Amino acid sequence: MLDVKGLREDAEGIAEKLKTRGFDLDVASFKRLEAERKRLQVEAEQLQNERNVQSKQIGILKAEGKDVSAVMAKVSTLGDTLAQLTQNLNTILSELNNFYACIPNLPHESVPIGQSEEENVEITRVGTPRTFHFEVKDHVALGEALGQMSFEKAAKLTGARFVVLQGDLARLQRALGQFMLDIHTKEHGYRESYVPYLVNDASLLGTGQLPKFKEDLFNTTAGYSLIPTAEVSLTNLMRDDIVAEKDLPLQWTALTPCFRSEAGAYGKDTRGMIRQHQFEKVELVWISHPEESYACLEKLRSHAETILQRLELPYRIVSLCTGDLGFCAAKTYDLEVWLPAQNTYREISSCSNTEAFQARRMQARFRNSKGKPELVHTLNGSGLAIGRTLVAIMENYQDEAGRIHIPKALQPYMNGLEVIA
RNA sequence: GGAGAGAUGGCCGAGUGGUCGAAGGCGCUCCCCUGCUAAGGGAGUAUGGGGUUUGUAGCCUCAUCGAGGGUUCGAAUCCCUCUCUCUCCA
Repeated sequence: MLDVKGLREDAEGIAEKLKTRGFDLDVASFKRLEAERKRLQVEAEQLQNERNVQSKQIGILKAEGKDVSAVMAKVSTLGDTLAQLTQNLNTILSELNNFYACIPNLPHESVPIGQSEEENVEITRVGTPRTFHFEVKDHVALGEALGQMSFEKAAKLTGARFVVLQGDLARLQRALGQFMLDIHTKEHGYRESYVPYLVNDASLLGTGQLPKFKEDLFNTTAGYSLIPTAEVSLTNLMRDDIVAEKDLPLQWTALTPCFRSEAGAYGKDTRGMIRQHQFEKVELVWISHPEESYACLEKLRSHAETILQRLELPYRIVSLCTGDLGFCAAKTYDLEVWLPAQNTYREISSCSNTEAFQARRMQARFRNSKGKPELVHTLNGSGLAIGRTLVAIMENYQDEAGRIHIPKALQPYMNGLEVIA
């Protein structure tokens, strides 16, 4: 959520900035709602004040044993007017709240202006894609030939966009999770966390999945939703909390499955493990001091990069342009790994600073040097998406015989195994 | 699944219809005294919103005692629903 006061002061200016990310702020209806809100709220509060004062008076008179019928008669008429007013006010307030909840974050000034993915800016490339002297196979062909990956079996169990891994590939997926968690907890200072995979609506509202992106979630009959990312569980740990300034920044990581309905992705990446309804991910979350958050974003990004470097996977870093930013993000770096079979770089991590956008929704704060609560900044990034890392390893480390060589750094996690065959 | 108890400010804990946003204690901050790894005295110490304002200052004001409804001139206190915690039974 944006700062409401800022919006009231300069709706036009904010609308202009939002336009760069393709969002049309309805300034006219906002101003209309806001004027109405102000009128009703002032009036309602005046009446409440009147009622409070008179009621207190009744208490005092009664204590003195005096007659109160005159005052009571006077106050009792207030009730109806007040009820009508507050009802109108509540209608306006919930309209306004919904309005606020649907406005995306403002892009940071360093974010390149652009309309779509096409205009994202490549920052750097790391590593050189290997040249193959044979025709490369994609991970589906490789995995099925090994008899360790089956989309057919998964379709039987559930449906499309699921996978079954068995044998060494299943182990590889598990190894990747351990490998990533070990690096982040031992070398990067993250606190390992185990969190619920089902969350309530308040949490989803906090991190911005609701109210706008309900259709991307899997809901349950219990009223909870499956997390689309551990960002939801981890970041909401801070909801309605106030921490000491000296405790910032907080760094949390968790390995969880993620569940996404991929509602808007019909026909996209239908083959293979790139876009699944269920996948594993190691998530990295920072709770930072507002003044530090952009420095933290650089660290967060470098932590995700470390994984790719240790696995010796070629990748590039992209700064998302305004038009491609996620709803909550003020700035986002995507890490894209090289996939030889697709002959392109594909997203494997997305690192974002949401500034105070989520914190404001969640009332996540720290006590500043003046002793006043102040909103923290929240950041999140994948470190990394495990399914896609598995794909990247399979495709980049394949040999002519269709075997998968295990990256050096990962071999200890595979019980010394060097090749999957 | 059944029966019961509970949810109050950073923490503990009073408060069962009226000047209660809430006693007291602990903790914390500041000041005084003391001059020494201690003690004593005093003051302060919730959060969110709105109005006013050049102002994140001040002033005025509304809301909040698990959440949401209700009764009442007036609710932490009474009623209903829900959530969570604990105890006992199965």
